[in-house]
Amino acid sequence: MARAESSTSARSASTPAQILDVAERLVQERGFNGFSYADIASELGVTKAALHYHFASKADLGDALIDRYAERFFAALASVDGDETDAVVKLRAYAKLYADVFRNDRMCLCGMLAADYATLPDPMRARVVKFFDDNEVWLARVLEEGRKAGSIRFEGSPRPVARTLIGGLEGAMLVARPYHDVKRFRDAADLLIGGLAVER
Amino acid sequence: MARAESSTSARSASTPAQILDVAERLVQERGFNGFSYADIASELGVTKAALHYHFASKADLGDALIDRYAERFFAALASVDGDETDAVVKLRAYAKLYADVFRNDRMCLCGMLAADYATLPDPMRARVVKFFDDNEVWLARVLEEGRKAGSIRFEGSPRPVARTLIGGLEGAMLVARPYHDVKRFRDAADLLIGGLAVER
DNA sequence: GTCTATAGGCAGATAGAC
DNA sequence: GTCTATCTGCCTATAGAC
Repeated sequence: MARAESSTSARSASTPAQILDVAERLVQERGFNGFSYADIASELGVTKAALHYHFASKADLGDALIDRYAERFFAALASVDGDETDAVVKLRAYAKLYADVFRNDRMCLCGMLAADYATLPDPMRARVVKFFDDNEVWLARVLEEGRKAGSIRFEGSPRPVARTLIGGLEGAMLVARPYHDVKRFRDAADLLIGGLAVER
Repeated sequence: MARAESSTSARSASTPAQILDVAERLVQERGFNGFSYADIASELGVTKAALHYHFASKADLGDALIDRYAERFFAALASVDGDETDAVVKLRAYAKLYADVFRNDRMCLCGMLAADYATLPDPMRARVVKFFDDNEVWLARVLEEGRKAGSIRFEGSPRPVARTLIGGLEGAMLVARPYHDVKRFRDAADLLIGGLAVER
């Protein structure tokens, strides 16, 4: 499938995409209040005014960041659903998505924005909440599938379990990041998921 | 024990303490990059210059914030050690410390600063890491006590379990805060600790 | 689409009077 | 200890040329 967004061939990514790439990394590393348009501009070798042409306000940029991040994240979850059948394997694949983010000293974008939540404009807040809600729905379904198949064991509704998993993984990233140690994250993920898997 | 820090009796808290109170709340709600000296000054009805007299730089203020928070936190843990003997009860008391923070829509101070970690001056970074290290030591000891007493069950070293608990509780606060729902936090805490308690 | 130039405001911080 | 006044620098954002 050929995409023709520019006249030049074999070119680099479009400017908006480049801006989003840099901004995404800055938010994940430093938080929404820890970077500026000047940071993005200097890194890309353009001026701040150029950024404002593509994203009029920082709030608009924030909206676009979450939208793209969520799109990619749930596309990855759809892939997991297509590739795997066992619920425990799906959960481990879910945790690996987080681990891949952590590997470059980044927080989950929405985990970071959850910390900044009190300072965010309303449209960004709504998107952050939706991200967690959608994660909860996906996890709750997988948990229920696993329970029916006999590979996962838990009591009551899958919802609180799903929420505990999300919080547990987000928190594992949060606390492990100062140590620059992937093993810290992976150990926590293994214990969280291992506690649900039926012993075989 | 009479404390005479001022000549007036029945007075309100000292200015430094008031500053720390307001700053602590602002950091826990908004993050270290989400508030300014002007915010504290207007809330206390003083000028920014007055704040700089007590805490020359924002970095100094940050150091003092963590020191006081850690002091109080580990004093509370010492109380738990004095009041309780059962390890599971101690763990639930530990989680309650977090729940009490969450009840006012606040993050744990050091959990919030872990999100801001990449932007913090070195002295603050060292203090944040020490806070988590000390938490891990306390939890690992309680976990080991519980295992010996037969009230707690887990495999291998208590260290990864302690880390998973810290991350799980910090993350539960992080993700539950946008929902303003203490039950979300408590459910997660119960599942995390309940997974370790030996069924009776 | 990207630039120069600039506006208008707020940040952290200091000097010196009281 | 707290104030007024001020500095310097950075922030988000806009106008208008190219």
